[in-house]
Amino acid sequence: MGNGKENSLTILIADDHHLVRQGLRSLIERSQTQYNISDVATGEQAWQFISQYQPDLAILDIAMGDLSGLKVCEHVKQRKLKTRIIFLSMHDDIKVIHRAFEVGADAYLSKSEAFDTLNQALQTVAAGHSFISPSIESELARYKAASTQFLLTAREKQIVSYITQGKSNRQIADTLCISIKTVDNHRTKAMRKLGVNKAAELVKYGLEEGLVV
Amino acid sequence: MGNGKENSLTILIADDHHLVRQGLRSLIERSQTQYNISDVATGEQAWQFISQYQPDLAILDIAMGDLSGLKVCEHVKQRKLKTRIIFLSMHDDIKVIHRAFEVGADAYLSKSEAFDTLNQALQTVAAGHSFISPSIESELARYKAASTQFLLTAREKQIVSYITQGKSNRQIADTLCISIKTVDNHRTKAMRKLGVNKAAELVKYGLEEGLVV
DNA sequence: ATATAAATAGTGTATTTACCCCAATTGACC
DNA sequence: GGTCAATTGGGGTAAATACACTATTTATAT
Repeated sequence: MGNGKENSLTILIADDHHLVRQGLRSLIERSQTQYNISDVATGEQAWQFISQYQPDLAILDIAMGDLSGLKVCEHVKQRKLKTRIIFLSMHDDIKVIHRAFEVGADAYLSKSEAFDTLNQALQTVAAGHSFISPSIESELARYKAASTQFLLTAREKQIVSYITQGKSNRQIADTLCISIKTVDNHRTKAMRKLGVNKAAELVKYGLEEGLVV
Repeated sequence: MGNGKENSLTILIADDHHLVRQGLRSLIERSQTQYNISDVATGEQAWQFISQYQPDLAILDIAMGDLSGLKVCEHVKQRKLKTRIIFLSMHDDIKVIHRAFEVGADAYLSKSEAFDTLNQALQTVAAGHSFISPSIESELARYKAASTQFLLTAREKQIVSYITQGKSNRQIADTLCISIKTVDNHRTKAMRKLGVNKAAELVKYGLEEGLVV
């Protein structure tokens, strides 16, 4: 750091591919905004740099061998550092994207995105907002919708677990000190989400998913 | 064979321990009944001897290295040879005993039994009846009772399998072309045998026992 | 021949499920 | 402050289940 541009935004680029780092740096330097850019090659280095200098932005690769960008992000957000995290990833696996936002990402970009998009992301995030590649956004939305539609809530899992253990609605209600109707509702909702209509299949799910402790 | 006692009962002794064969022969010769005794050391020899001469009785050891006494017995009974089989075994494992009678044994004696018992067994079996050591009999009875009490029948397993697959009584009845009440009966009996009172636990059993094809 | 067990199927009843609707509360996130 | 999801709980109903009895047929074993 410290190359004279004292008032400009500081950016860290972390990627284990030298060419990628060079390319990014070159592109970002070409933009009209003034940035003070640093780069590192590993997750470990990224974490050390961020915890020491707290740059305004950090562009992280997800797969970096040693310390995943996700872990770095998790650390940053847990310690409430001001650095905003932008993920730049090769894989557009929806689960990874979802995980990225779970650990507190501010932006997620595919490496296949145009530079314009990166530029836009940088400005959006620097302004305090979050950013998602338009191409990814719709997928994520679908995933989230699917999640709430098909994935069981904690309580539902608990109920299914009890059902798997062979307990009746009444027994579960007594155990949890809730109404039998509530148990019935959870049971029904769980079945709807899993697309089944019999406790037998909830048991299968419970056993297969290892819900029973 | 052929030692002059033409009208006496013929007995084959099969045991891979020389001392045991000698001891048995000596004991049997001492009894007041006239026997024509032969002996062999392996299961293979036993089978050849029996298929050739069809002795009245064969005293077989169960564990004989090559061809198990159980196999010899199975052959004899499958071919409906007249030879009656008496097992003489070291291990009183109830499952082995059960298996012995499954393959058609006429008697089962523990080697720890007194000679009197062997003598009694010989006469009983020679007379066309079956014989079990009193010490073993009660155990076998308990085992059989336990079997019919706790083990599912083929049909019950099938019903449990369908339940495990998430089918209702009605669906199972339709599939098997039987009354829904019959399915209900099998289901109820299976539950009673397994000591549970909910389909959920039948499903667990079904999955754990690999009943589902 | 005659017990025995399995499979079949019925009557009957109390309980439980599955599923529809709706509503209040809470905590999170914007 | 308002939306959203999760959790809670209630009304109601038709179907399914659990379970007790009995009974017939058939095959197997004694």
